[in-house]
Amino acid sequence: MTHNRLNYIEILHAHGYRVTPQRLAVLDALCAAGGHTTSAEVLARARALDARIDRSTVYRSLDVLVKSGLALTAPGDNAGETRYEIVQESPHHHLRCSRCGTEHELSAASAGAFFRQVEREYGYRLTGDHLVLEGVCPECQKHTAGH
Amino acid sequence: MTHNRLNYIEILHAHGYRVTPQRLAVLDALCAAGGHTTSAEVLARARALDARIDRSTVYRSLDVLVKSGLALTAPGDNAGETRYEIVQESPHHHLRCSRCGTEHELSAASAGAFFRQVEREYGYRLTGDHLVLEGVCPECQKHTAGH
DNA sequence: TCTCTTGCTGCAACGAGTCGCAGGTGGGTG
DNA sequence: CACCCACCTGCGACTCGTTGCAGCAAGAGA
Repeated sequence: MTHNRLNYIEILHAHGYRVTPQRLAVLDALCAAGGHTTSAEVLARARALDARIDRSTVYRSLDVLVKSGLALTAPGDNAGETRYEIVQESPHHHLRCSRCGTEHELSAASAGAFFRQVEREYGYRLTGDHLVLEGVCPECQKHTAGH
Repeated sequence: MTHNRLNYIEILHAHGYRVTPQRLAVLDALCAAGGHTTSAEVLARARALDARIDRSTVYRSLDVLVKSGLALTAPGDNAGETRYEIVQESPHHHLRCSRCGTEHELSAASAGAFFRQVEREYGYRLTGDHLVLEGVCPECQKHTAGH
């Protein structure tokens, strides 16, 4: 387990949320998974920790974690699927390979210049701080060089 | 109606798809909506044109249009919702305001430099050609300047 | 125009995610 | 430590999107 539970408890309290065994189970499940995880996997892991936990509770808990800033959401492979990720120290985005499914981190610095330019040009203040770019990774490009 | 139906029919044939009343209804629904539309709205508009059309047929038709290159998909507001858009002449991305829901087009040129930099830096070949950035539009920033 | 084949449609059933409700529980107060 | 209330949980029902299947129709060929 890489997270400091006390810290999370304080954060939940600070946002006016109660700390319940179910929420801790979801939190542990999310941490244990590491990186991007589907809600289905979170559900399975949470059930392993507490067999009686309900689907709807897991979804609501994930929502609470996101609202508290403890977790991030990102669109999944099959449009219509949400993935979750425990927050980390350094903000970052993701590159996902559409062939092999591998994910690579993309430093926020790389996107920063682009974001600032868009904000300047269009007057928007960008809040979507978790971008997922789709593409083909270097490895897969090698394997299908013929195409 | 802004689309040239004959053109669409040829494109569907060229991709080996049949042209059916249901598919034309979905196509008309998508064109009538203009811009990004939720699948729920496409379904409603298609039903207005053909009351007997089935949900599954609408989803399958949208899939056919996307595979034919006649429509584009983009992630929706609530992660886990797909939005559809009829293709246009000039490729572009979108800025969406998380407060009022308004959408603005973002020229592909703006993102081009960022995409090329990421490709150079990480070796990826980016294929996700339809980006949606979340933020707060200038209007909404004015109205909530106090916050 | 008629026939025939293949792909399309509507239906029904299913899984994922959401919501309203009644009862349970966290945690603040005395 | 006990009480109490607001929030949370589990349950059940619902919606949205997907899939398998049997029958139908687009459109190619004669």
